[in-house]
Amino acid sequence: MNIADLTDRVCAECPIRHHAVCARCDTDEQDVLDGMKYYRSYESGQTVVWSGDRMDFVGTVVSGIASLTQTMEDGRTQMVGLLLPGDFVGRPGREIAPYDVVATSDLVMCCFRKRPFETMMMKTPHIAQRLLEMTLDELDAAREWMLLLGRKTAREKIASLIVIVARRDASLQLKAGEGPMVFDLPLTRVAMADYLGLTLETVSRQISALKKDGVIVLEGKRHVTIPDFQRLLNESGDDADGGILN
Amino acid sequence: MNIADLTDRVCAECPIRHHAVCARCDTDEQDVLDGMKYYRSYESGQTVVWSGDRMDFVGTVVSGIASLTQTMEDGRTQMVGLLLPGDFVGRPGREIAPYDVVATSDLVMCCFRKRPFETMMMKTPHIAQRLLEMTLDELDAAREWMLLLGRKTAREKIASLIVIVARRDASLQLKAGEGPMVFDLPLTRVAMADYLGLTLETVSRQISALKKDGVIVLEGKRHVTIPDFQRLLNESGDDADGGILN
DNA sequence: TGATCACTATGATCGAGATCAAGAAGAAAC
DNA sequence: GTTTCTTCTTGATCTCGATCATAGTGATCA
Repeated sequence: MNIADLTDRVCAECPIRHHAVCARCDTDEQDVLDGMKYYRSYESGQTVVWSGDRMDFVGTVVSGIASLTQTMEDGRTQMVGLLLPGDFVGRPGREIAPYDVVATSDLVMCCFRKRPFETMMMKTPHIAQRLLEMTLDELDAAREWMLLLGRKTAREKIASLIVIVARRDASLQLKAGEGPMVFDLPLTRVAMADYLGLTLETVSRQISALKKDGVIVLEGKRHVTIPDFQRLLNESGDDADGGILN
Repeated sequence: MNIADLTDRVCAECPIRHHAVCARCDTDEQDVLDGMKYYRSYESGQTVVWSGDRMDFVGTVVSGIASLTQTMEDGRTQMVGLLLPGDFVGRPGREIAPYDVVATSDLVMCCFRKRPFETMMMKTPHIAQRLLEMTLDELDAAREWMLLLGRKTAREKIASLIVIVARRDASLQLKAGEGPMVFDLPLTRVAMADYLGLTLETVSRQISALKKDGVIVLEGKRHVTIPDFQRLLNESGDDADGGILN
């Protein structure tokens, strides 16, 4: 799927239609949004928004991956969010962006100018409701990440990240069948380090260790096979039975 | 102010009326909530909600402090949220509590049964709007905490925590006047350690170090004086000019 | 066909914070 | 006043992950 395919699309054909902030909208509401939206594309590595800058639009990731990053004056950086297709960027009511938003892969976003979107949101409870739901989910994810950052070992951190990527990939693939899980890591070692609160050397070493111990199988630098998902889960330090909350 | 003072109160006299989830409600809406609400009191140390249990109510902290805590099987624990007066507990639409909620001091909460509150929320955009706003603020706080947990040194972590407590205390006191800031730490050393992703020994050592260096003045174990707030801010690793986002 | 560059792996060493171990300081109990 | 908790402090030592250093890999480009 290339960008041209995405950027002339109507909402009805949008791949993330049912996961995004517009998921609850009825057809009338959808039509209004359809007329307001516009697409923006970014290349891998490009900065979408700079921390501290005015942000005059909000938007949804349509394809690709973006990351939210905080940086200290001396250069220490911490990724504080990973934005996948369907995720929302921007905060209604806020003028200034609090984090850098960076395209971690080639990225397409469906955008709205901020003011019109805010007005629309006031008149459309479906949007506000869905945004609340999504924000609560993000808050849960952030809190799970706090446990990881505060208390997990380097090995557990890596295992946890691989679990998350594997789960996400499995949820996109229709075949929920058995057999080993196979996917690509969407992040460089540096990005993983920034996400996990580690250095890239430690990330590299722990990935090598998990590989040596047979927890994961690596082809090249990115392509991963999980022969035994339960084994990986145990390494992640999370509850063995990944109890689903709801 | 004792509990009896609080638990027979009408909303109009509520101390957190303008900061809580009901802040945007007009008088009619407020009257409905007034009829639905009931108070619960907890002693310091009591668990309000156990992770994994059903949660059949939602509520707002009226007075005291509560904490959200995650625990791993082997006992490692990480605090993932600090709930101050005005903060909301519980997630509309969710049955099972994802974290332990523990009263860190004596605590009074203003509660609603979950179902009626959810129904009310659907009919009252003011509540949903305010809840969205509060959730977005919490998400920002969580992300700032991720930077702390992932990248800050022990000394910076302690300084950051003291900054937060000092700011909160200053915002409650009317006198915005100059002079040294004086307040009590609302957390034990263990609770600080759980919040900061440290051990209690490291917390104790770093507090002693900040004291020795004159960054803080300690009377007893809890009572703190900040002779030079800017100095403390520098120690926290945050931007020297605490630029306000909005 | 190298040359260059971005990314990754791995070895050697260091150091911040964890862990283990006493003991001190209050506060409550008797 | 002594005992008994709980909470906190401080010292000694150890360890995991950071830091410093070097080299390998593979893609792109001239």
